[in-house]
Amino acid sequence: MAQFAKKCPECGGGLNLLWNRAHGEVTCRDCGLVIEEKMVDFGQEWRDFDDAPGQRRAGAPMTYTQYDRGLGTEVGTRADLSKLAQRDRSKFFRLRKWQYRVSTAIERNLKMALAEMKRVSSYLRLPGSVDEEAARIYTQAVQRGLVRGRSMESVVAGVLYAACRRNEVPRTLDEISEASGIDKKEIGRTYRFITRELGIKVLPSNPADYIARFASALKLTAETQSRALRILEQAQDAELTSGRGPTGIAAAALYVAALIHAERRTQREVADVAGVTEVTIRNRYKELLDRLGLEKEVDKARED
DNA sequence: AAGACGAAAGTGGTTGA
DNA sequence: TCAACAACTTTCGTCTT
Repeated sequence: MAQFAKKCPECGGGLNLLWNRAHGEVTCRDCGLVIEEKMVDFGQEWRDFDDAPGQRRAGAPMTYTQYDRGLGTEVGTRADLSKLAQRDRSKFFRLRKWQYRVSTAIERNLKMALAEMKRVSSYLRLPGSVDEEAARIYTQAVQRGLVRGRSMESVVAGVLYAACRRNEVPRTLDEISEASGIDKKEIGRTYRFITRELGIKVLPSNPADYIARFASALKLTAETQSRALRILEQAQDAELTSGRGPTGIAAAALYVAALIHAERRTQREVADVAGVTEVTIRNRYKELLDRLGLEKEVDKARED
């Protein structure tokens, strides 16, 4: 387990830090503040190659975040042309020229796109695993010609959105939109298009994945945060979550938990952080109270 | 005066004929 | 391809703290 020499800047709590590797977050156990969202990955250095679990890759680490993956191909230039028939020769030249055009176009695009991706991803402080995955998906998209007719930036944004969700570090469309400057709807459209065309499966995101970040933004204590998580579990069991927007549910759970723990936040505050409206919070909130029998606790907490 | 509540109408996406 | 549909938003008037 990693040790942190830091103290929590918010509550001054000692080394009581919770390291959530999967989410790339370091959270203070005392106050729930997210200290560091982008972490060095101390885990296994050699990741499984693509979708072949168990098979470790060998040789130099190949990374998709460099535009040519550190490899690069070209049609040979040193073949002994004198031995080729004229026909084969011209074929050779045509191939080389064609390959050159295509690969330089793709590589130029990739180079730009990966730079943009880096910019957005560091703005959002995304963990490196997301960068990798996003770069991989983008590479596939360019090779399949899916970027044509769409702005490079919107595809980058859509791909990042997908990569975040696949790594269980979901960001809202609003957040990606703010970081990339691309319209929310546009991101959603390209996101759906790309995942459909590439056959990438993205599971519906789990409301719990949002709790740490929202709670931190609202400066809620760790107790409230874990209470929200418990409420969330109950909600799942009561089938209150399917078909609903995960951010709305997470927001409502936090809102209730905050009420119970006398850390009241207004619906507007929570709504802004979660990127939903007050109305949605109210609806989810009402369902939670009705179906989970939380009224007593909330009423009790009100008497202060 | 601010926050919470709920009704009503509008939006964009999904689904199923 | 179109219409029905569910979730969510916007807007607004009314109650509560």
